[in-house]
Amino acid sequence: MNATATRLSAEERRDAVVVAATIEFAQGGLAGTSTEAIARRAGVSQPYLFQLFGTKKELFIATVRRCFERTALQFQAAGRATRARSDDPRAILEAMGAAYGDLIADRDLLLLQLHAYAACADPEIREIVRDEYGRLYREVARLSGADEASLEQWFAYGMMCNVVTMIGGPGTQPLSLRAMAGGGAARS
Amino acid sequence: MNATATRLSAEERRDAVVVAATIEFAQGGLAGTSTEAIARRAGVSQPYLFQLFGTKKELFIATVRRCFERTALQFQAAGRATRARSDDPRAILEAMGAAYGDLIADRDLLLLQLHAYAACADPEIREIVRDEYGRLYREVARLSGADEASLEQWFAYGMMCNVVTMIGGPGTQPLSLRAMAGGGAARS
DNA sequence: GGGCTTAGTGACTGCTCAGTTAGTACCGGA
DNA sequence: TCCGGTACTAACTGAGCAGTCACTAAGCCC
Repeated sequence: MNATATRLSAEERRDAVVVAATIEFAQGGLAGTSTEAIARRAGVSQPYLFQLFGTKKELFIATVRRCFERTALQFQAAGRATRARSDDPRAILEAMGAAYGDLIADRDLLLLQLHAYAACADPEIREIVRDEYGRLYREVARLSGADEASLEQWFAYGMMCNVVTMIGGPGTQPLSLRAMAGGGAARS
Repeated sequence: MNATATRLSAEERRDAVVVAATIEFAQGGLAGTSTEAIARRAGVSQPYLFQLFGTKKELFIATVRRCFERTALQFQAAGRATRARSDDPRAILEAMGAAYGDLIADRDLLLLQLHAYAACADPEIREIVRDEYGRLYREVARLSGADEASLEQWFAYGMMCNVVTMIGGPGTQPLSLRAMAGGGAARS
């Protein structure tokens, strides 16, 4: 809020803005969030936001990208840690499932992801999301060494966890996230 | 467009507006859609929309409800048709999975669903969505007679189909929706 | 310390949009 | 045929918001 409390490099400032944008976009999505709210939270002026990102949509895209990136990093950490002990794809997937559970305990990250999917009516955003999702899929495949059927099931559970965690509460059974990869990789 | 081409009962008009709203909300979600666009598509004046629904959010909720209702009807039809031939939960889930594939070929329905989940940052909407989702779950359980593990897996695949169908295209493997219930109900 | 670069802002513009007001057209019944 | 209610609209308001412009100020190198 206070003017020029600290003077950062443009890159650092961009990061700070994206962090703020994650919180704000999580609430309202692309259309439902004002750049002013993001700027206020980031502690910069609203015009400067446009200097840093050009358009609101570009900022949204940068924010979504960071969301996927954080997820990939979390998976890498969990994957590598488990791999040191075991090469069993099941064990690795299970560990990454647990890591994902921790990740989406952060409601903002979860909501932003849901907003990203919903925003896929826009072709430009769809392309980004497809891209990032594909990259994440390949990363999980590489880290775990699991076969395609297992991966598919694992991602499917992840998607359900997203929704159930979000709508959550009583009425929907509390679905253990830890069981994500536990539910059998084999088909029948 | 033409004024008062046909004079409908308020109930009929509400239905017509919800149909139009499905298309418009699918594109932009709650915040990203103007009531004017919906009114124009429905062929009524924008103020009349407010007389019929009170607020934009109420209209959104009505639209989401109809989306879930359509899904339930589709499931009922598929479930009953299969049940006439077989009581095997697997066969019934498979038939309903195919029916769901047909349903989300309608991009608007799919997008609206995604927007509904994303809009769950709003407690009022979250409650509606949780409610409708729970009702759908119980309906599928009742119709199929499947055990909880199978149902969970079936819904998980459905959620993944939502996302993959939406972001679709090259890069993500084209995932057969027909296989939704085919992927084994048993754990391991 | 002078001149160039880069971070950052205040004030504004033009537009969009949710919601309101005050009414008009139409219909079914007595 | 007048009447009361219901469907429906034109015109408007007030607020919010994306994006712009003209500007200030803080390093940085010579």
